[in-house]
Amino acid sequence: MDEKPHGTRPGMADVARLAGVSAQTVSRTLSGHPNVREHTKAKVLAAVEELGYRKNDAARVLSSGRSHTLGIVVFETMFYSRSAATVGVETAAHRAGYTVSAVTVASMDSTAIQAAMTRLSEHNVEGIILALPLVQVNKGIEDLTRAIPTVCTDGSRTASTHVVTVDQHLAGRMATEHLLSLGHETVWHVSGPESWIEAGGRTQGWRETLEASGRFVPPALQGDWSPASGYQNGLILGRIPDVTAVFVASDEMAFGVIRALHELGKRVPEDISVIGVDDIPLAEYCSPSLTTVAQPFGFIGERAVERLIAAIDDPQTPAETELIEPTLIVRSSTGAPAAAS
Amino acid sequence: MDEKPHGTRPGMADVARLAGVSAQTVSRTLSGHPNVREHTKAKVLAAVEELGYRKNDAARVLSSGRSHTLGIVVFETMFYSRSAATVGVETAAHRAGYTVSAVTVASMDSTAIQAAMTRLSEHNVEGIILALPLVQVNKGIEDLTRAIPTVCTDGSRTASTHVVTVDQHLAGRMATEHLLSLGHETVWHVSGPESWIEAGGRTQGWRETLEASGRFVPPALQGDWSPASGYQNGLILGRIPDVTAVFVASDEMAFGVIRALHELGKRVPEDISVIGVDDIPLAEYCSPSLTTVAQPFGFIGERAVERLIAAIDDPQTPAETELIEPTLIVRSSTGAPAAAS
DNA sequence: CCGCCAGGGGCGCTGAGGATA
DNA sequence: GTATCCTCAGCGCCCCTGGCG
Repeated sequence: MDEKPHGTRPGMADVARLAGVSAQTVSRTLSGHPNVREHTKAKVLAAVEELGYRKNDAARVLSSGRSHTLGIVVFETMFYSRSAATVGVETAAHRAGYTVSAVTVASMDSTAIQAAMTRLSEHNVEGIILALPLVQVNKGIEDLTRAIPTVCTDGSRTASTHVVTVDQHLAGRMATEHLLSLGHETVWHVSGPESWIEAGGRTQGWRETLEASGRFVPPALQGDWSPASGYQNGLILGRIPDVTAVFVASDEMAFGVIRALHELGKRVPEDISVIGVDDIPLAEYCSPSLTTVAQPFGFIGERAVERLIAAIDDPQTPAETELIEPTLIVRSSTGAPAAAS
Repeated sequence: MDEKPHGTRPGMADVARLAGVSAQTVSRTLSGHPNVREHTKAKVLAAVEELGYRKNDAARVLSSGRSHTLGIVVFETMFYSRSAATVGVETAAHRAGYTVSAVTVASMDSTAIQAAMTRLSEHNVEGIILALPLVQVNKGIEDLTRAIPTVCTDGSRTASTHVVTVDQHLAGRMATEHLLSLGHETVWHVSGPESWIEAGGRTQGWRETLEASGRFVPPALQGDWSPASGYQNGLILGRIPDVTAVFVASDEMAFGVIRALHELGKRVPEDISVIGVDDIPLAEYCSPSLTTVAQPFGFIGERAVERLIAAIDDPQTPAETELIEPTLIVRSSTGAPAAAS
């Protein structure tokens, strides 16, 4: 009469009963503890198999106090960098025995970010990766970063967040120097949204490089990372006679720019050179193939996870900023300017 | 002396004590239950605020038996369709009050998929979305799909999985008919990996359309979704004099094909027309802009989640297959063939 | 009698100590 | 003493019952 109702998921007690051991022993064999005889282990495993037992994470987390889960907050966008970052984090975390739980945020104001972090903390994550810029930090976020180890993969930070990020300033410099070294008088720029610290870094690197070599610094145009916004800005740039080189803050916008230039009858790179940032998979295969500053997304994810786990293991770990160097990849969208008329 | 150790997260009991009510009352106000006086509610909320209390999901799940979490299994790839599908599911789930937990799988054999589903079930997900083809189904997967409502967004299925998928057969037909209607004698094809049911459907739609109108059916070339594989196949196609139209199973491969054709001195669409599938963000902005068969990823995610939740609410819901129609988007990579020599 | 709240029991698992060889 | 196993007491929360106005 004390039949389990149909469809109920078997628990550890059921396994224990079938194997003729205590629940504790089942727990130990399942978590690879020592001090369990081979024979016993076999019996337990057989019972698990027969019952189709699957462990209950909620119970495990509640009881042990550890979730072995990392949280990641990403900005809702379909663009390459988003998924690249997530994938990098996921594989690194998985390798370290952690699961990652992602929450997407639709806007970047502090309330939304705080809500996302709270959700993650309710899920008992042991650490959080912020894959977006922390534009404004409110008290709630401040508290959360104090309570839970946090690493940011954008330049921004609070007092207690660790940072692992690409040196965007350097990226801007590399792109600009590449163009200058090709013989261009100056370099124009299409930036990302100003709320992104990443975008700001690139713009700054570009401007300072230009200033350092005494060139004219053109006004920066601004896009929103989308190909469409690149296209719009390309329509403007293509109408300015002086323009011979453009540094675009992302590959996707760069293709938009190129497209607009084509429509205006400008050739790339013969008339105008264009360089992007990211090195998306298509960068090599669109026409012309795109010269770009590659960001090592996988490596960033890896380092971010490593740092986060270190901070989890020892909360005293001091919060530092780690800068990763990007790589220039020269393809065929950049070249020397046409001989002056 | 019975001080809480520093750094310990406050529990509901702490809140209750501070507010001078029982833990039960805290629970009720927090889950929006009726039968709590305004005044009491306010006291509780104040205490929550002061303590920085965040609810503990593990405990809630364990105790209530409900996790309000959906699981999704995706194939590890950086390509567009992957993230598009995930985003669609995430937003739809979120709107319905569910969280989604994703697990990435590196290979598509049944063992890997079973492992992924098991992990999800250990996380107590209430339903699972399989965003990959179920090539081979073993007993473990069979059991899991029986125990947990499952919907597949690829054509494949077990006896108890629901299916929401794009009509790939139709996609293949639409692409082929478009090319034929432009006046091409026949259409060549670069397919996806044969293990993907999606790829198979497109290929089949292409072949049958050709057969139906009595055209020559060229041998299908095969890629692996990557731009590089498209490029390789393009290098082959561009050397075959007869080729005037190519149906490529994904946009990313299509750009690879176009690139190769350019290198071989062929113009697109003047010499050869190329059509892709997916409608990635860049399709409109690369040169030439790509004619393609768009897949409504967002809508798929939405429908998949709806169906899944219906199945969770009523496990008796019969498993059906829902086919979603793709859309032809004509841009500038396809055109009429050059007048016969 | 109904609206509001407190208390006990238990979800499935693990950590600590004791018992048995 | 050492290897193996078991009993016991919670983890933080929600459901149920019942008492108080």
